[in-house]
Amino acid sequence: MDKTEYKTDQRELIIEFLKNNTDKYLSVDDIEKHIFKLNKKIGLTTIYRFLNKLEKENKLRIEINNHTKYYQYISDECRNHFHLKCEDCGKIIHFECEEFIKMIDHIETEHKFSIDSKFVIYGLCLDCKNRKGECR
Amino acid sequence: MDKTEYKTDQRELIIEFLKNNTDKYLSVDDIEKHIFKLNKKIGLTTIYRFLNKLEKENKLRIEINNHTKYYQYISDECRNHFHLKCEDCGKIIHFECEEFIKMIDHIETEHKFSIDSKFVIYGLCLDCKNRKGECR
DNA sequence: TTGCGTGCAAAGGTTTTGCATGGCA
DNA sequence: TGCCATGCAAAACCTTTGCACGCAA
Repeated sequence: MDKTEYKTDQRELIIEFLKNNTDKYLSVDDIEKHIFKLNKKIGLTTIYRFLNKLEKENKLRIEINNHTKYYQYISDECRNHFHLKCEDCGKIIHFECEEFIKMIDHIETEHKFSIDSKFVIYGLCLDCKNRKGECR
Repeated sequence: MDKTEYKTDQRELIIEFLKNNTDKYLSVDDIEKHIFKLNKKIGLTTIYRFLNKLEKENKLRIEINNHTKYYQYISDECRNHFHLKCEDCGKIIHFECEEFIKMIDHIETEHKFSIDSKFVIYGLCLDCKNRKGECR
């Protein structure tokens, strides 16, 4: 049986900020600073603990850069499509695609592996690919 | 113009260990301990610096867990096929697949995005999926 | 001889833990 | 009232940096 959960101002502030930024990856620092701008203050510990809780509940995508973790809330709509992320500019492309679903099914039936569509796929967007091409 | 590179015992030891374990993710600690078992010793700094160098050269896959980085050498053969990793047991499945290549081409031409096939795709292998199913 | 590589010690920065207090239900 | 949540300070942790020395070419 799950523990009962309390609704607190701190958690509401954090969740609201996360939900308004489902296209970005946010650090704990970003969250703290944003809340500070609202003339409020939340202890870092609280932010860390709440994010860890959301992570366990599978509600966050996480990326790590230079030892710092960045969090992205997985919105409900995003559970029904896929995501590409440009390694260069960081842009995230949301897309629906029959081919992709077919491929996932194929891998499931033929290769006996269930792809977790929560995960982002990395590569280069057109702009960045062109830009990189020029430098060579 | 690239810097000239020196060949040193330390680097040879590290590279050898990495190349013998292209199916695992190794931490700096793993590397240090392994070398210690060979009755040799390499400073942690050296290991970190060399791994960072390899990372910049795009020769490693990296994963982070509980604040520690895990490294996997990308062997030459692995550049020609794809990788699935089970989120649960950690097993890596190497596979070649026409469907997958078709999908990559489709995403490149239709969605204007070049997937970086270096990246591993996450999900659940058959065993772990079955095991999880039982628990529900 | 040149300048890249190594390794120690110290610093750096993020995340976690302990513990007392606060506050939701 | 019971128990989850908060927040401060301190600890823990891995990784990086500074600097002098070692060593490959």
